[in-house]
Amino acid sequence: MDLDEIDLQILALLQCDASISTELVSQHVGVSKTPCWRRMQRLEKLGYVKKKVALLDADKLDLGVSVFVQIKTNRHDASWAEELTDVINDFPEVVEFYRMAGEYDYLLRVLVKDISAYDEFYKKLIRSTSLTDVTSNFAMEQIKYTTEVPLAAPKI
Amino acid sequence: MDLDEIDLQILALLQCDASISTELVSQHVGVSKTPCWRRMQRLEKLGYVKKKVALLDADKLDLGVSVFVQIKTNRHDASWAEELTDVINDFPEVVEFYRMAGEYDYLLRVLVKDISAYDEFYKKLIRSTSLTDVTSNFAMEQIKYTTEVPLAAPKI
DNA sequence: GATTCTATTGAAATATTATTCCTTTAATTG
DNA sequence: CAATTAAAGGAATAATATTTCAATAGAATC
Repeated sequence: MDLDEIDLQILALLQCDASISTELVSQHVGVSKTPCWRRMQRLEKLGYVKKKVALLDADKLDLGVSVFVQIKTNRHDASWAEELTDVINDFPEVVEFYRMAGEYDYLLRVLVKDISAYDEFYKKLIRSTSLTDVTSNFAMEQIKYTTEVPLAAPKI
Repeated sequence: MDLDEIDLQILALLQCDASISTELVSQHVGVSKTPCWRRMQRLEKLGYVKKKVALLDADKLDLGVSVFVQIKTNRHDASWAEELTDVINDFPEVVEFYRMAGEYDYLLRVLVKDISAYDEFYKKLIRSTSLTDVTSNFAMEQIKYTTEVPLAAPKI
């Protein structure tokens, strides 16, 4: 990891607010504009910053329901896994997708308007591929959601 | 929802790439710079755009392991819920936190370096508050992760 | 149906911020 | 200690965001 303390500080600032100006970043981290800007460029180039995005208010856009879907399968070959990945990537409702250790094989987070929209999704999903066991868990409330990764922050 | 088609297009662009210039956005959606800029301002002001952030590469930063933690409790009063929220909000490792319907009461996604880092977190957590039942599910691989909400996209 | 009023648009002007260029400083090695 | 290299900072330039204002379109009233 070829990052020094200043780089980490820059990353911490940017993952909190990507619209901050180079000048302000430079003041926070204690180097002048040009070297600060070069560091920011480098962090993007090396892929530490993957992208800059706007986070939308899902509730306001009537997408208030997260459903966690646990999936079991009896197909454990690579080609099936690839097929499933392709299927899932075609669903914009699926915002997270993990291969799990333990009890079940995959976990999805599906973001929908309401229960009936989830049912629509569910029917599309089981039509798209063959799954052994699908369990749906509904979230009533999103209490915390952050895209900030926990950088080893020496909070004094 | 006081948004027209153009607003939705703007939101779709920004949640994909927040560093796009106003000029490019205006060309995509077919209005000129100034009204496009005013729409963007309005979307922030009304809270449709909550914030703009940089998404970091968690793997490169050695934070490759997501753990989903299911929590059950026998305390179902409001004050305990509030206490739990406060406790959780103090853990930067917890990147998502939901109150669930059904089997278990809460679900966390915890982002850590490795299993031993998770164990550290786990010990801190159970020391911080009293929980009836805690089940940890490890993700082996993050196959999909997006912050983009599924805007009713008529993908033709 | 003409006319006024209002709200929205877009082109141009201005201000801010990003980016480049070049000199200076600091650090490292022979 | 001089020579070389790498990184830093200041000043100039380019790009972009923001404001201003004149022009247009739409709605409402007479």
